[in-house]
Amino acid sequence: MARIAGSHGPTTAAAIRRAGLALIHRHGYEATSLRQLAAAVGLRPASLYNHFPTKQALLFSLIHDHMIDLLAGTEAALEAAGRGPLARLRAFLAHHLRYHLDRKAEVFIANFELRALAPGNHAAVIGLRRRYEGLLIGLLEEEAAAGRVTLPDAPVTAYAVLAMLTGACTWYKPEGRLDPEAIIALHTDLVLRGLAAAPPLARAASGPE
Amino acid sequence: MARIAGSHGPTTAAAIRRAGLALIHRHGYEATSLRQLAAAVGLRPASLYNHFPTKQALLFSLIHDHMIDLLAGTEAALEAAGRGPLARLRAFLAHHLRYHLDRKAEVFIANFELRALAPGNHAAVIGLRRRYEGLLIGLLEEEAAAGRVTLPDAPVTAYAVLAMLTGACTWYKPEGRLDPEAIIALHTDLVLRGLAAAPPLARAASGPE
DNA sequence: GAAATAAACGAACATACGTTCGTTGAACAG
DNA sequence: CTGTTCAACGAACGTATGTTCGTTTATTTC
Repeated sequence: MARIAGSHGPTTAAAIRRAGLALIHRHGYEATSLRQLAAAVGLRPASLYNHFPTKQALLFSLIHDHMIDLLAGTEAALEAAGRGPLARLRAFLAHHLRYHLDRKAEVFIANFELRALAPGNHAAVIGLRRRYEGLLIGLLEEEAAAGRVTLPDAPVTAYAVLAMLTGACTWYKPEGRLDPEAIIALHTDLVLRGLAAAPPLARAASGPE
Repeated sequence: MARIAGSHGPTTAAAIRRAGLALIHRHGYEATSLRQLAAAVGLRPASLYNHFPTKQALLFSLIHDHMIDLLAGTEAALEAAGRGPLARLRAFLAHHLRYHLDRKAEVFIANFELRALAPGNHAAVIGLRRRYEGLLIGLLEEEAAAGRVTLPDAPVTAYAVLAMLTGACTWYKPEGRLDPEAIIALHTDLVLRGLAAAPPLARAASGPE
């Protein structure tokens, strides 16, 4: 009925984050109760408050940390990429997919639970997300300026590409048929071919659409 | 304090559906209370039960009807399409986007609130969704068999394409810069070029990824 | 016009929620 | 060894939730 032998703050906090991630991923933020969360960590509900001030703060922390990691990882990947044509764009796509397959739960929450964020937290995350989208938009514009890519509209194209890549975290299962590298290759080809500065497609002349 | 003059069952039921759609779209299913919903329609909470047996049944009805409409609309669009190369695939893509831009709320809910469905309802919707994905997978395989498309993996390619197209309903705003037809054209080009049976891309030799 | 049905209501139910509080005993700093 | 901090606890608070019930009056049916 008091402090448990061997209990250690940071360890417990990490366990709460881990369990929170899994529960919110599975059931959603609103549908996840602190009693469930506490039970998953082997605590009483009140004890959670030794580690997080509110449920909302936990959600924000999970999403915010993920965005920071994603941005830092991407910037490092771009840094490490060569200067060749499309090299940085390729690096962006590969990093995005690798990260999204590797950290499905974070990504899923960051995309599906944005609405559950309080206004200030929401704005902060949107800002980070804008910065991330900006990286891709910039890469697309660079390649377009060099004539290596056709780009009717940089932002919308970026949204389309991101939606496609991010979608992978919805259906991907580690035990599935394709391994991550195959999935990365498939998506990269699809995107780069789709963007390629190529003779415009013959428009359909047969159907009504 | 009793039946209101001019009240009409089907009209009220439709109003509940409309308001429920908007509220769930904005706040999510779990975060939408029946008191909010009733207030939006100008009713008391108890009166909702004259029109829907449970909150869950309302959600299921919204999602289920949407899936039925989507399937029926798609089948009609394919029927109406010509037999030319890529004609049916084009028709699928155009219909999917038009529907998704037009009925953002339904689509958003059907994709984001699946977890909130009770197991039986969930299975029913997943079944319909499988059928829908199957249509695209079939089209892709037809085109691949005719040598008009490169297809490393039909299901994963279909998921990628659907994720990209469906993503549009996340960011699309009717008052935005691009009108629906421009968005449809952009996506169609991106997808068809991406799939095109073309000389494989030179793999990057410059970057580490 | 009477009987049956439809569609609203107010009041209340049990339950669950996020959170606060004071307390207790382990871990750690001097 | 002592005093402080840390990390757990049980109990409770106020509020909100989905839903049920019996009642009341408009509308429809015969």
